[in-house]
Amino acid sequence: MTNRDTATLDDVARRAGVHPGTVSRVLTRPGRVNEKTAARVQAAVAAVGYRPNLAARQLAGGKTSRVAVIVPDITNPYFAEIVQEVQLGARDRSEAVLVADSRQAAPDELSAVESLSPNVDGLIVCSPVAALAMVRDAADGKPVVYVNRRGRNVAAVHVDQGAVVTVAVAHLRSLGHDRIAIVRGPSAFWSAEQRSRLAGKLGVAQLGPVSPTYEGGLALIDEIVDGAFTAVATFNDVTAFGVLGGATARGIRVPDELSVIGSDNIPFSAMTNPPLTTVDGRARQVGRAALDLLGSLLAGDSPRVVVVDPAMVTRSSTGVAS
Amino acid sequence: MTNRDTATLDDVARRAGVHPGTVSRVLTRPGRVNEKTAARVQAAVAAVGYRPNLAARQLAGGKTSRVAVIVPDITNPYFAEIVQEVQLGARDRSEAVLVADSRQAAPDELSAVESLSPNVDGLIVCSPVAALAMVRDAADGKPVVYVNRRGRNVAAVHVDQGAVVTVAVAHLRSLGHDRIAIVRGPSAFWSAEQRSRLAGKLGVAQLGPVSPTYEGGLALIDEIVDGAFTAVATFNDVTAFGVLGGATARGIRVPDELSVIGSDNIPFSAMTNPPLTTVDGRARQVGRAALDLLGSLLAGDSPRVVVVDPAMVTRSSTGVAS
DNA sequence: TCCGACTTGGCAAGCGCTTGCCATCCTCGC
DNA sequence: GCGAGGATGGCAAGCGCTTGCCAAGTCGGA
Repeated sequence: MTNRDTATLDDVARRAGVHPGTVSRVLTRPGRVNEKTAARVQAAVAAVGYRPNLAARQLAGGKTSRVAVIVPDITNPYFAEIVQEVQLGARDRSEAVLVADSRQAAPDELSAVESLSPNVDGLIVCSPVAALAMVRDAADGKPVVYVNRRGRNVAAVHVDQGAVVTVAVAHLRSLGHDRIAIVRGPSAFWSAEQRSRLAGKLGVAQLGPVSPTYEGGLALIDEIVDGAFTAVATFNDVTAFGVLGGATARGIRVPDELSVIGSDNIPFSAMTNPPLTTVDGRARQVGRAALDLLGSLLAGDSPRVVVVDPAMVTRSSTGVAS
Repeated sequence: MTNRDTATLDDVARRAGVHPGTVSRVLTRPGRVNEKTAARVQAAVAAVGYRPNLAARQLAGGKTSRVAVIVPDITNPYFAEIVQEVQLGARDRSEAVLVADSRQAAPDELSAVESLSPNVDGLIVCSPVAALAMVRDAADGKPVVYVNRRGRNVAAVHVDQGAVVTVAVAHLRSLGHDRIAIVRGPSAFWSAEQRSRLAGKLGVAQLGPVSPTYEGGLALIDEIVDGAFTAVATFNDVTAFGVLGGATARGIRVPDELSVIGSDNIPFSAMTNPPLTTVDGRARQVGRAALDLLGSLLAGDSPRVVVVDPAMVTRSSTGVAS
């Protein structure tokens, strides 16, 4: 019922006729050991089915072979896809991933970072709302990559938020709309602020801010009607679903009377009625990039920021202006 | 840039004027140490901000303070909610959660269990498709609780699959439907088999099996039309979305001409057009129960199975038979 | 042929914690 | 007042691995 006895370094060493230290080197220092010896060791490893004990490895060397991902809401498929992608990538480097859901609360975010950081090699924190300096402190020296948030001298990967707005507005204008509104997200979100700034520059009306939920979108319909907008771009897909719901409730036909664009392109956005036109937030690409970036940080590179381009996904919730 | 020096047991011991072993006992063996001494130690712990080193703890004692959750698809909100709930509960016991996405493939499932098990105290595996015996072997002695799957002499928590069918069919019949079909899920799923069995008993027609995806549902519409069914209960909500989409494409009005019931009650099911009537799969309750069950296993209890009751959620995709 | 420089692998000291084993000390019951 | 037995806390042996240090071996050039 207890653990089947696991082979240790010593077992391998004995079998290969070398010192345990040598086995360790073969496994963690490519090139440090003579090729023939290494081969013999590898054979022994395979023969006894050796699997390193991570706890011992961490204790002795500090490496954990684990990364943490902090998300504001794992229930949101956008973040779920990021996690999934990170997990896939981590598997390839035989690392495990710890996840924590901060429920969008700064304190939870910080406590998650703080409690996880000692037990991982690095962290990926998505859409943080806590001050970056606090997150850094909580990480206690462990490398952190931020997703969809940037700051001075930190590693980050984010979607080009300006482009999200640009692309959506361009799409709408090409359809002949000129009464366009964009919906602001919570001002605690970096992405929301970025978009808002660009919307200002573009001279587009702004609604909200509202919480980025179905209810948030639902509540928007009055503002939309009052403002006589013919097109609206929401903060994310779920909010767009709310707008769609509100429109249906009011008997407003989409896209005939109102065009709506979401953001993120979660899988469900293709399943609504009508299917949602949206701006793809490239969750998988973002997730992958974040893991890669973390890897480079771990390898000693200095913080970098990678920007990924969003993409229009035209479906049926937008149409020519009436 | 490296770790801020962390207080160790020895620091605490020195400060409290006791032996490190004593500190360890205070922290892990309630009652084993004299109350006054314990208080002094606790004070020292607080004073130096001691945080146990999990790696050392695991190495010496075997406890990891970590649990693993294996899901077939984290992108599916049903599983995301389970994970979220497990994570919340784990946080309260100051445990961390490792997640792996098996992409519904038995080999991935097994390799996830195998690679994670040495580094966790126990595992929760959701909707496993691999043989239970193989999972048990891969777990290498670590306790496992299965979600939505049961087997002989294993701990499990699952929704009463029979009730899912019963409840859906009853709802439909009460609406006057008698041309009812239920959609079979992949036969690798225990839940699918259970439902199918009950559908047989109830004398309800069965469609499929189809993959539990949007496309799967979409493809079903022909069968539905051909069979002249007036109501259909799908394997899960996403499949129902597909049916809804197919109906829309064919100009079939829901619920006027066709009633559809989903299963799971993922948040998005309330956001469709029309909002989906569905059978709530109690994701949060299941997640919580799974963690509790794992806890009791860890405490030495023997495997138990907890069954949770599904619940009808009536929205607008079902209506009286035409 | 000899020497210096580089390779290679052994050695052992820990990493921070848990726990079995003991030596004390205290508490009762008689 | 005394001995038994429980309560308490010290002690030290590891858990399995990494890594700095060093000795021995290897090789090529002068």
